[in-house]
Parts: sequence; C-alpha cells; structure tokens
Amino acid sequence: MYEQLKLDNQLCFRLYTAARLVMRAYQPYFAPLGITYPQYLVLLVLWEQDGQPVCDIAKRLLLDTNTVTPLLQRMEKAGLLVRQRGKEDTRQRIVTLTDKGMAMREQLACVPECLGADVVSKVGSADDVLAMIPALDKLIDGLKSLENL
Amino acid sequence: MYEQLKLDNQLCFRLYTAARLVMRAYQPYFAPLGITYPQYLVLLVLWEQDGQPVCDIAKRLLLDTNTVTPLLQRMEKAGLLVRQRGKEDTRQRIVTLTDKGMAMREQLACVPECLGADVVSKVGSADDVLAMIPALDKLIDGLKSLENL
DNA sequence: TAAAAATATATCGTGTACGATGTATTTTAT
DNA sequence: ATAAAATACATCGTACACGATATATTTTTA
Repeated sequence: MYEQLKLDNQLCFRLYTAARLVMRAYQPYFAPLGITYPQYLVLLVLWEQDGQPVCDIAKRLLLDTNTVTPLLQRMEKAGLLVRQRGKEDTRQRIVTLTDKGMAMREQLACVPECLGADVVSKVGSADDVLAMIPALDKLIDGLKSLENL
Repeated sequence: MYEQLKLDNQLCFRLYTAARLVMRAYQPYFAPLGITYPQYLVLLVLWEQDGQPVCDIAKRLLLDTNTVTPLLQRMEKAGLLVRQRGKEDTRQRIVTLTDKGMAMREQLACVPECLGADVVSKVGSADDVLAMIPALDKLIDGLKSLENL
C-alpha cells in the first residue's frame, strides 16, 4: 500500500539530498574565501563571459532576479564585482568582476578536480556517477519545458 | 584554459538545478494543500512510521535539527502533527500525525505517478532518468562518508 | 556516585529560493 | 506619436538550510 510514497522509492529525494551534500562538500573550499555555492555559480558564469546584465546571469542559472539581485548585492559588498547601469538600456545592471573576483579563478581552479578526487576516494570509480549527466540534462530539459522556462 | 570551471562541465550544477526544478514541479500539487516540499518529505517519513522523535526524522532526511525543528513547528501550527515530550527520555519530542496529517496521504497518493507522467510527457521515456538511481545512491553514500554522516 | 561526555532539542544569524508586487524604461501596436 | 504591453530590476514576506551556540537530560566514566 502506498508504495509510491516510500521515501526510498523517490527519485526527487535523492536529487534533493545529492544536491545538498555536494554543496556541503564544497564548503571546505569556499569557506576560507568567504563565498557560498550560489556565489561560486555566479563567478563561473562571469568567468566565462564578463560584463553581463542581471537577466542573462539569471537565465543561465535558471534563477529569477529576486534571487539573483540580492546575491549580486552581497557579492558587490564583498568586493567581488560591480553593478553598473547599462548605457544603451538604462534598466539593465551590467555586472563586471573586480580584480578580486577575477583572481578567485586561479584560487578555485583546482576545486572541481579536488572534489572529484574526494568523491572517488570514497566511491571507488566515478564513471557511473559521471554517466548520469545525459539523463540529468534530459530531465532538466523536460522540467524546463514543463514550466515554460 | 579553465575547462573544469565551465558551468556545462559541472555535475554539481546539474544536480542543483534538477533538484530545484523538481521541487517546482511539485508546487502545483502542494500549493492547494498549503504544504512545501520539505514538509512533504516529513509526511513521507511519518506515514512510514508514525510517532518518531525529532532526531530520527532528521537522520532519515539527512538534515540537522536546526532545520527540522522549525519545520515541525510550522507543521504543528498548520495542524498536521503534534510534538509531545518523550516519556522515557524527556529530552525527546515525539512527533505524531494528526488526522489532518494522516488524511493527506490519500490526497497525495497519486502525486508521484502524476509527476512522473508530467515528465514523461515532455521527455518521452523516463527509463534513463530512473536508471540514475543507483549512481545517485552511490554518490550520496560517498558524500555521506566524506562528511561522517 | 559525582564529574565528564554525549545526546536531544531549541534559538539565533546569514544566505539563499521564490511567489507577489512595485517602478522605471523600452518596445509594440494602434 | 501615444497608449499598452513587455522587459529589467528591486523589494517584501515566508520558508528552508546550516553554522554556531545554548540548555536540559541522559549516559559514561573515573
């Protein structure tokens, strides 16, 4: 009875838990630099392409501006970036990394590899973990279209 | 250069996004009942075994009491459960579902199936999505041991 | 058995997430 | 050219997460 409602039969609980535990695993690398996981994501986006308006960053991360705006405000206060009014479009806020924000790229360059090594040291091989990527992308695409993102 | 730091090369961002979008997909089912996704997880735990102390619920969900206590307080205020002092161990708070909390089991019984159907309607087959489960469990186990949970 | 360690819960502060709403600016349609 | 719609950003309120800390009770240990 109610087999579907067993916690162990739910994909969603695994995703929820895995996402949280991965963020926690990042903590030892982020805490000394004073950043958080979502702030790291913003840095990843800006390292790839600096000088983006808020809406483009939000779109890339699939977040709304009501999450991203305060996030960027905190990062600005921490001296990682600046938010300047757009010149063609005054509504926009163009987000640009400071030297401090740029410099973190080198400080964090090894993190994905280190974290991967941390996990491999516990699970043996990570091949099947990495093999999830296509299925995750498929799921994300499906959920995006479900919500018209 | 910095290939590892590309957003598209990161498993973690996919997990983070997938978890968030799944929670959003649940929203239409939860909102009419006035509950949230973490509250649904608590209900799942209590439906399987009613009358548990706070620490057991927290352990099952891999959360800390500083997250679970306020969550349970809100659920108590909503009339879904009661929190009574333990009899053998006075430190404990035994959490028991009310009639309202029990009744939600039927109201939510179809949700996993409905949500599955929603996703399948967008991605075609969900076989490869469900095939992630063993890899997710392996990853979660690895991350748990990484943090001594 | 009394002191020390461990356990169970709660509180506080900070940082996301996100629905709802507000404002300014740009685009579009009339 | 002007009203209407769309867009970009911000603010507010609520609900998690989680590190740090506090308190009461139980268990362990000396």
